[in-house]
Amino acid sequence: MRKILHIDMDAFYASVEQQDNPEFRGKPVIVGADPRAGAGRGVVAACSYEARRFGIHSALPIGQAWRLCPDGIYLRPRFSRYQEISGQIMDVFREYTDTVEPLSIDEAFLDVTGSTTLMGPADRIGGKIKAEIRERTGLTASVGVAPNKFLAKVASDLDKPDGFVVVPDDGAAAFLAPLPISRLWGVGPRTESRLRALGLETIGDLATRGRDRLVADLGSGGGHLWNLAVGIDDRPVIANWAVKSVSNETTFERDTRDRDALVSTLRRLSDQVAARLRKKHLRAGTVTLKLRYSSFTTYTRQSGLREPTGDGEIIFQRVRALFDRFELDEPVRLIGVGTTRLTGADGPGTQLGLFADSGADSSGKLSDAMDRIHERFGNRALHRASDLP
DNA sequence: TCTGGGGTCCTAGGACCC
DNA sequence: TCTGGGGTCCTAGGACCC
Repeated sequence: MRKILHIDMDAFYASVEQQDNPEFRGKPVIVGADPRAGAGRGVVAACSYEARRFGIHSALPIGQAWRLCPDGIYLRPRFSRYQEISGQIMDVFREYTDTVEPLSIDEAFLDVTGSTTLMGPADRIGGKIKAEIRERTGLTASVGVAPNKFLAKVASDLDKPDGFVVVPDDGAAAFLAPLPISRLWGVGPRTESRLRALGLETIGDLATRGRDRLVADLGSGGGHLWNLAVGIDDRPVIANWAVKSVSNETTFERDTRDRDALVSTLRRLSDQVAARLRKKHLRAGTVTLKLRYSSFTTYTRQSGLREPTGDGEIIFQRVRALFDRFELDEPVRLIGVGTTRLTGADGPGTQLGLFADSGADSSGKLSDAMDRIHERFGNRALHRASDLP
């Protein structure tokens, strides 16, 4: 039987802010978009448990949060600080096993099956990790210990904050049966209402319905869901996932049909994406434009490159050509630049300048220079002239 | 009171190849 | 004049997660 840990930081961004600013402790802290006295655009990224008592939760529109708690402490996220703390936490994990799979900035799966002979039982390892995180960062984490990933994830979530839940090797069915179907990984609002329409409310109901009927109800995904419902999950903990896409997008303060403004935003986003690709030593084979109108109707258009690139100018030219095909019969709310079909920068197809795409060579030097300047002086140090007001 | 930004995975139709 | 079957890749959209 495997021993899997899921470790999840409690109200991560808000807790970091309370740790760094003692005057915020014990108060409702809301990290996210600027509320602009209720007129702000955007959502809550994270909030303290004090804020949750007002009915605030992550993904809530920031204007609604403002109405629920106008006296709260509203903060813009400081991602680089959160990234720094995240690094400290991941370092703790790696002291107990090499098999660490980060799921996001503040949570990870650990396979400690091989660690137990040297370090003691899995639940004791979980306890030590919690204590170590608290000592190094002052923050609390919630831990789930179980024979597989799904059970460990559900367990860590059950007793938040500062939780610690162990699922015994033979206790999966009893543990899961009373929980609502929304706890199942992959069951969001859509699937939940489909399942409710079938009269299925708890994970136990799903297990009882049986695999075959669930596949008939939901298609092939139903088989996977039934497995989870009875506590079967063979997915391994994978330490080094390859990145599959890199993208940047932005929502405007006010919707706009100003093509020049949109194009210069596309240029900025293209440069951002390209810089991130280069930092990861990747090149992109496909470029995607994303466009969302005022009505929230969203379109994507993609275009394959003849040769993978990490050059902002090449990405921009492609994305601009895609953009030119849109009539803009509505104001635009959001615009984004994405890249996929990623390969290593030294991988096949990147070295030969045989095609027109590979104007990369000369502007590649410009990219390198920009990277070095951003590295030394920060991202605001250098802009393309076309981005200036 | 509208609904961020970063991702992953799945589906389905069409092109294209053998 | 009619028109297979399987595989793979590309594209667009959607569900879901943190």
